[in-house]
Amino acid sequence: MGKPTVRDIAKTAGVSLATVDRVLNARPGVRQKTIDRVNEAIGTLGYTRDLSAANLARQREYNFAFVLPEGSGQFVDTMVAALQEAVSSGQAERLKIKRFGIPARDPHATVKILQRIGAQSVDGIAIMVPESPEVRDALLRLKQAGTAIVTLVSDLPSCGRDRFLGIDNRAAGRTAGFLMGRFQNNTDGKILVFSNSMSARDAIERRLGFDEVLAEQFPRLAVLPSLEGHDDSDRIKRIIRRSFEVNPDISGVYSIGSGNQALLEAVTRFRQGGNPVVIGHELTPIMRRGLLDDQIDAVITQNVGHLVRSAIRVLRAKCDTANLLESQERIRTEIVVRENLP
Amino acid sequence: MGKPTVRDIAKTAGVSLATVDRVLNARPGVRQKTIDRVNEAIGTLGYTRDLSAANLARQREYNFAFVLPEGSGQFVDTMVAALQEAVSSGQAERLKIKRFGIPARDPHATVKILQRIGAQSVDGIAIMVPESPEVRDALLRLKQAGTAIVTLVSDLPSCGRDRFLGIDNRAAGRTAGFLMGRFQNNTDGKILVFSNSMSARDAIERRLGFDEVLAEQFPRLAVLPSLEGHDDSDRIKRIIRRSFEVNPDISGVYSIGSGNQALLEAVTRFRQGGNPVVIGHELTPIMRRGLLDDQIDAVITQNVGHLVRSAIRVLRAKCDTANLLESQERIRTEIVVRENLP
DNA sequence: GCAAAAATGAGGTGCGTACCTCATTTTTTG
DNA sequence: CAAAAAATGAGGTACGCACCTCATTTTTGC
Repeated sequence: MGKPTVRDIAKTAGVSLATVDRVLNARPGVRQKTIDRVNEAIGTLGYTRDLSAANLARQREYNFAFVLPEGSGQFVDTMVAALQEAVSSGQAERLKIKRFGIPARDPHATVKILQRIGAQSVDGIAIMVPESPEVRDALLRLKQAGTAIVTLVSDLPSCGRDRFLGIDNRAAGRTAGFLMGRFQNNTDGKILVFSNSMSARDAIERRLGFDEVLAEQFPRLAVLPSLEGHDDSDRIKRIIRRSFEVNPDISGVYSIGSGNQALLEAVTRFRQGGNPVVIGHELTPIMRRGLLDDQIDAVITQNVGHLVRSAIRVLRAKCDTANLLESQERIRTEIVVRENLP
Repeated sequence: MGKPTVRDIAKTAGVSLATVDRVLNARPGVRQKTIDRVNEAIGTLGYTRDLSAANLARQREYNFAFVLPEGSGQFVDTMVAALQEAVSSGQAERLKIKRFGIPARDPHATVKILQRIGAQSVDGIAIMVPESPEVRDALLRLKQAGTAIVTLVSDLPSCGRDRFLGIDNRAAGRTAGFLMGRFQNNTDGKILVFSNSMSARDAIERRLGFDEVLAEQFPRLAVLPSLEGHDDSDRIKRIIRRSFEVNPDISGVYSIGSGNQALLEAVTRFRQGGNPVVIGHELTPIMRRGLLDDQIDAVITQNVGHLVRSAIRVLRAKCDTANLLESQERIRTEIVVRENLP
């Protein structure tokens, strides 16, 4: 005998198909006693709804929205590419995904877009956005209306999201710190920290982890105060140059945000024979080039393809109230060096 | 209008449903001219078969066999665990997976099991096995009979497999070598290489990559000839001890095969303050402990959960002659240190 | 105990596809 | 050109489930 079907449940529970259907789909008009009887039958038979048959019958369409910052560098671009790949490859059965770009650092515009999304019948939202109270409230409202929500890359606390998908940024910072220490054995030196992060939260957590590890395990390395780039190439080059002039004993550079061309160029000018050690985040094309050209020593990253697919799986599971394979949805903190470049 | 269905094809091609069906399922009795017409309609409409409806109608059951070595250490155990997790989590719709254990280093027994598998109606095989001509031939026969085949972890050349799933072992060796070099800056030293690998091919490729990188980038490190463990704890401890006595300037230990308790214990005895640097492969429980307890510095590994799920996806796609998302099936060479332990 | 209300049963339809049969049309062949 | 062979059409059933209607039974409240 194959998998039990609704018919088997009906027989075992001694009720009709209609009643089984009422129980399964939480329709009204069934006595508690009967509900229990049906559920018992489900339990003993080990029935599981055939999801593909159910979706077929239901003409199910999942409407998901991906809300991502706009024009904020290569990292988001790679996410968009991964999203398109996932959609176009036909992996996405019965799936309609719309992408919404939000201007960086504009909570108000974000809220507007979320309201527009709420007006349409969207089943799930994957969102990557800096935290702000307005956005949090807008998401809470959407959640209340029954929309599934996952936050990407950078978490939004207490917005009611079903799940956060991304790496543990403190662990990522610790990993960066660990490599920074190990790549320069037992030497004294100063570490230049450069931050150009979209979201304050990420940067803070990474910095925290980085400092922790250096303090614990590599006390001979001193971490300088963060330099802020503010997306201004000239400014970046200038402040990096000044920092190297003031601190000739810089032995490491840590880029907290995602890859940045100007930073890389500026630092490369001062780098000789692998010194200072350069470590950054997110394997964007720039960073990839940097690894290949020996301008960077290591990149701490997350697999954006995995991230996007995971978001889709999680949202879908939430809509179906199905359960998912937890271990598949954990986003790993990956270390990429020249030799294991994917 | 939603996705086009067979009905739409019939209408546009000006044929009946039956003919569309004949073309779609490659049944005989259709003129080439008609076939072309139908295919053209499929092309212009952008029709794609609804896989879940098709599987429902067909009462499709995928019968897959996983052939894994038996009693050969924790690495295989973690694979088995991942397999069970994937199966039991219900991810595996319409999927029947049988696991076959093969005695290590016994091609004859392996062939017998493959023949047994061939006798049953198995749609796909995922196999992890050392290479040997007998096994290769047995697989070729199965392939000829229409079975989908993927090789896991260690590839089997020219056995007709549809795909190899696992890391590039040369790249893995290079990565190990790179870290070995970077973790001991500019010091002279000897590297002890320990091999306990199930499959000769893996070990050779890793060793090759390891040596390459050390020769290219870290000429001050000298690599000693491989020591062979042969799964004998006492022997392992003895030869490790002797090696350290003969070479007091060992500054690194590279374990080519998957984790090994005896090796770790033997080496730990000679390790002080992170010296010698210890690097190994495969994140088994032993290696995890080793990282946490500061007995190991880095582990080069592959995600076995991903490996198993990927194998299932690939086999399924082959059976359906569906296409899959290539980037999802690439197994990455991961670096795990204490701080990014998953 | 009787009417109203609630619960349940019986049965149908459709989702998109696979697979089957049998009648009818078209093409091929001697 | 007729007979045989090949191609095509028409139509049905099934898969497992969702969703619907309407009749029938059971329970509840007074």
